[in-house]
Amino acid sequence: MTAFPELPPAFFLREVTAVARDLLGKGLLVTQGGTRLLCEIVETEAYHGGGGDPASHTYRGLTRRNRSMFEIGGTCYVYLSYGLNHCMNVVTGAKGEGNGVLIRAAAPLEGTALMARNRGVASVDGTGEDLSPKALRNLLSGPGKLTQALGLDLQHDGLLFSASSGVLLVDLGRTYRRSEIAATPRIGLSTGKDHLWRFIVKNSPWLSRPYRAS
DNA sequence: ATAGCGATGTTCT
DNA sequence: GAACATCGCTATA
Repeated sequence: MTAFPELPPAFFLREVTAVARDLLGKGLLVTQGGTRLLCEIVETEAYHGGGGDPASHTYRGLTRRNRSMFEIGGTCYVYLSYGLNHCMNVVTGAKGEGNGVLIRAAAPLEGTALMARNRGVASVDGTGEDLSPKALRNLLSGPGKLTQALGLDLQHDGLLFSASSGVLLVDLGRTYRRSEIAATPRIGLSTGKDHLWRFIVKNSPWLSRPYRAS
């Protein structure tokens, strides 16, 4: 039970790809019913506002769903994907810009038993220690899995990342070198695939799909 | 390993 | 009516 420093507001008020890259190695901390769920972000995607990114939810302007993505940097944008799975973004930049960083995968650090329970997997001993490596890798290895494991849904849409909101981004004191990070095309898009706006920790076992050097 | 498919809310044509 | 920032199951190799 360690206390980690919260990322300062200025962290989010930068260019969206810089924030996406710098979120690698940072901690996402959710408090659910008094239990800490902590994970280390290892995979992100940047989505630009300003009309230059056809794959971005904000490309065609304000709608009911994307409202919070136009809020100020440091806001949490959660939406329902394919009518079934929730996905979470970290909004960046000034209010009205419409930039977001999709959190695609993370490494479990604390509260794995509850994460597994949230994912519909049983931890018999209640500590999560008995979960197989395969089961652990299946907790947070995708944007929809991650929100489910952390108990994030539309209730969290529009909140500011902060200690008081129960959803928090923290500095784990972990920094990756340039050579340990790769930029790749974003996943699951039919448009905007020409940009290298997906950022991953190359050798991480916790990615939504393993990295293969080209 | 890879491919196909069903589930289903929001947004767009 | 169709596409979509996904997931998990089933079938085929």
